[in-house]
Amino acid sequence: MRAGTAVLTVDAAGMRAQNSGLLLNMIWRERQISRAEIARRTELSPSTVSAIVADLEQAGLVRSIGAGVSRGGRRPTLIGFCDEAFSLVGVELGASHVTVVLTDLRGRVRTQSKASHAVRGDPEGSLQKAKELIHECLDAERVPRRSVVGMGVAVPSPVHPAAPGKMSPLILPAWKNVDVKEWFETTFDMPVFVDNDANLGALSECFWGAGSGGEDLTYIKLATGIGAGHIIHGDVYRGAGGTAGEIGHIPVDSNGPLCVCGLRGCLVTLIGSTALTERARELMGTRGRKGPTVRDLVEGARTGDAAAKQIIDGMGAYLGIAVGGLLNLLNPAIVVLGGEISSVGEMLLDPLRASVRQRALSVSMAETRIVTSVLGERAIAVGAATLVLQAALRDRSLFPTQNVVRTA
Amino acid sequence: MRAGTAVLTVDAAGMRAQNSGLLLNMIWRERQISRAEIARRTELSPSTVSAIVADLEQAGLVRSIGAGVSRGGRRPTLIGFCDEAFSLVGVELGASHVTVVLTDLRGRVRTQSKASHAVRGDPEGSLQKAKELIHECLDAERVPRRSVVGMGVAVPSPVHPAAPGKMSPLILPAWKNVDVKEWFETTFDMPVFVDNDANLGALSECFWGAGSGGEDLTYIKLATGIGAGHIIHGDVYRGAGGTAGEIGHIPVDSNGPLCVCGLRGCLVTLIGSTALTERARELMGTRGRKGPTVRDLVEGARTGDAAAKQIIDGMGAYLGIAVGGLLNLLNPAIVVLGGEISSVGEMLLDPLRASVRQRALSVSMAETRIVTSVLGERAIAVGAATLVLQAALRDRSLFPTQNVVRTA
DNA sequence: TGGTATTTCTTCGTCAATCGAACGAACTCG
DNA sequence: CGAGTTCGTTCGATTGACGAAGAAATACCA
Repeated sequence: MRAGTAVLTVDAAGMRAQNSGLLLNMIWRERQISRAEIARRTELSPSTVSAIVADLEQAGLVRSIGAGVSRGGRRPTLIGFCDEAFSLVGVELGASHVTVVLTDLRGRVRTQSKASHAVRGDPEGSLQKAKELIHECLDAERVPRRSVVGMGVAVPSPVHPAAPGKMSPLILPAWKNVDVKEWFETTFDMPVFVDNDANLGALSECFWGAGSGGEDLTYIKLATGIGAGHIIHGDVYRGAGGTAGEIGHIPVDSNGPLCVCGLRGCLVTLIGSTALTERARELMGTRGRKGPTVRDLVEGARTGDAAAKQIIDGMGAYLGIAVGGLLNLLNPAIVVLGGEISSVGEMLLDPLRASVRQRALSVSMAETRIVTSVLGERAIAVGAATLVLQAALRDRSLFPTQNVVRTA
Repeated sequence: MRAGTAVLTVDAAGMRAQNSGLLLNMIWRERQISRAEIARRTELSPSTVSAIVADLEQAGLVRSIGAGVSRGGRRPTLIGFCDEAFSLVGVELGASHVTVVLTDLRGRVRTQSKASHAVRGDPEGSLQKAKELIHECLDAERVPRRSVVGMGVAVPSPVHPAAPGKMSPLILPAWKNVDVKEWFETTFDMPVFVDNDANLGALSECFWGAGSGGEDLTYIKLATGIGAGHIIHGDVYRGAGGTAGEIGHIPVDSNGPLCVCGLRGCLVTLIGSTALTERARELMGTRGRKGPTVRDLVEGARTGDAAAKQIIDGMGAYLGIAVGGLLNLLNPAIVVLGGEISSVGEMLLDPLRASVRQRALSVSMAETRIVTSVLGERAIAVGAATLVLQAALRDRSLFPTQNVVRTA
């Protein structure tokens, strides 16, 4: 019944909020733009644009950055975004590690710290570890609390839109009684946004990676678990119960091994890190007493090891089944592969594309680019920070006030 | 890079447009509501609400419908939507037929007309046929041109968001040189909206069927072709190239028959109408010289025919593979099955649900309702009309002005 | 070199839409 | 029947965008 309309009414103040948010976005996107150009593009009157820019300048969000080239008259004053006026905190709670990054408003990492930790079974310890790492980051750069906009947290669990702090009891049973959002909010007293790790990888790619342009995009995280995140109309899409993109348990081989989830031949049992290293041990032999790692596999593939190549070919074939379904069902503009193994690049993309071609309509294929991530291992933590940025660029009031940091 | 923000600036007039659109939506949705109640819910001041309602009344879109119950003081005046103030035209260009409906603003069909026609290979003839049927409908109710808001057209082809009038050259090669949107616009001189048939089935279900409430929903059309449409955040989701939901060619049986698309074991070759009747001929024998139809199959299933039941069981099993993938990838709140065969209801849903359970995480399953359509064969044509309604409820200016029809 | 046209940006008065307070009307409850 | 409540309207105040006019800066041209 809902007709999908904005649910917010507007008064004079709301009008200003909307217009100024729009300007802020435009300045952020364009990096440098004159008032006159803004007025032309937005169809706002020059006087209004000036007034709003003055507001934003007052708030320390934008600043003049010199004159541009003349178009036959007075030279325009270029306005730029203050990329470093505020900081963002991104936290990644991985399966076995905690990563924290401190970024500026352009996604550049100022500091990062990382620690191994068994996150799965130890909520209290993980949160304490995260707290330490965050303090480490903030102290390292002497970042005043005032200049931090908020905190994004990536968790290795689907997140229900209605209860964003709660983990899935099936995937992280030990976290049953923890509310992650609440914990960070009370511990650090700032806005906190929580989302699934693959969803934030997708957001990261959309803002800083392959997706520049805001197109619909799907990110696939290839690691211990296999998960996907969708960006639709510039936003993370979570589905009705928050489990959109949980592709790890799509069955792709009816004769495959039994999975913990009860099904047979799940994607994760065939191309998850554990399966890959297992298979590598069979084909490549043990490396030291611990057996080959994913890194060894990548190395092997680079140096032309036939066994490594074979394993990655097989991975591409299986993954293609899931990606083929994805193209037919969702038809995204871009599919990005992330996770350590994706660094082999074409070596994985070739068999993947071949497999997809056998399963997707050529029409969907033609419209979709399939690529590997260029953002590296920090992608997800940065995506968490980006979630805060995205929210703040929409709602100016999230930026702390009275901040007169004149950096950059 | 785009942060997914509204791209429209607001001035005083825009403010009014937005607020009055919001009010119009609320009145449409609630069917009857007092000014005071609107003011409470929207947080608009009572004076503003009164002013806007007066506007809408002037335009003939809403009207007073008597007094409501008192809450301890003066009784409120209930405002209602003028469901029959305007008409909508919905056109369905099916694979082998053309259907036209004329509806009111509540999705009720005033007139309909239908004709068999080989749409695939004959664009000119099909369009002419549609034109005749539309005139028939308009004349039957003596509907003045003035009171028609616009026209929605459902086509059996993916529709590219950037060129909504163009058919896919792979699916409807004969329509290569036709622009459907343009043709209807010039022929009838009114706003025209074109979309894929399954997408409009989904919209229909979202507005008038299982989806009342605006949740994310996927509709699956089971007919000669197999297609799906997604509603996301209340809107049809088309994907990057307009082929989202083209699930007919998902391979579900690697040993299945070769499909025209070049792949093997496509869903459509196994559970499309042709495959079903083929199989019915094998198992149930010929009925007359033409062999059994889908209708015969439905009949058979109802009367307990074992062969019919077997065919439908198999259909559910195959469909479950695709639906399982859908739940894992998109996690919609509701999946609706449409098309003639869906009228067997639980008989199809039971094996489908069983098949899905073997392929989807229990979490996704738990959040998703799988049901059959209750809208019948007009669902898609009504969905086409609904596309116009949806647009007009968002943008009041689409409603023709100076219309003073005082019906209902 | 100087004048004119152009572009940029600001100033200031006007306009439109919302808000809030005050008021009359209509109703419930005791 | 009167006190208290709710509904809807009226009217002046406020706010934010607009438009016209003007000042500053620059290109272009004679």
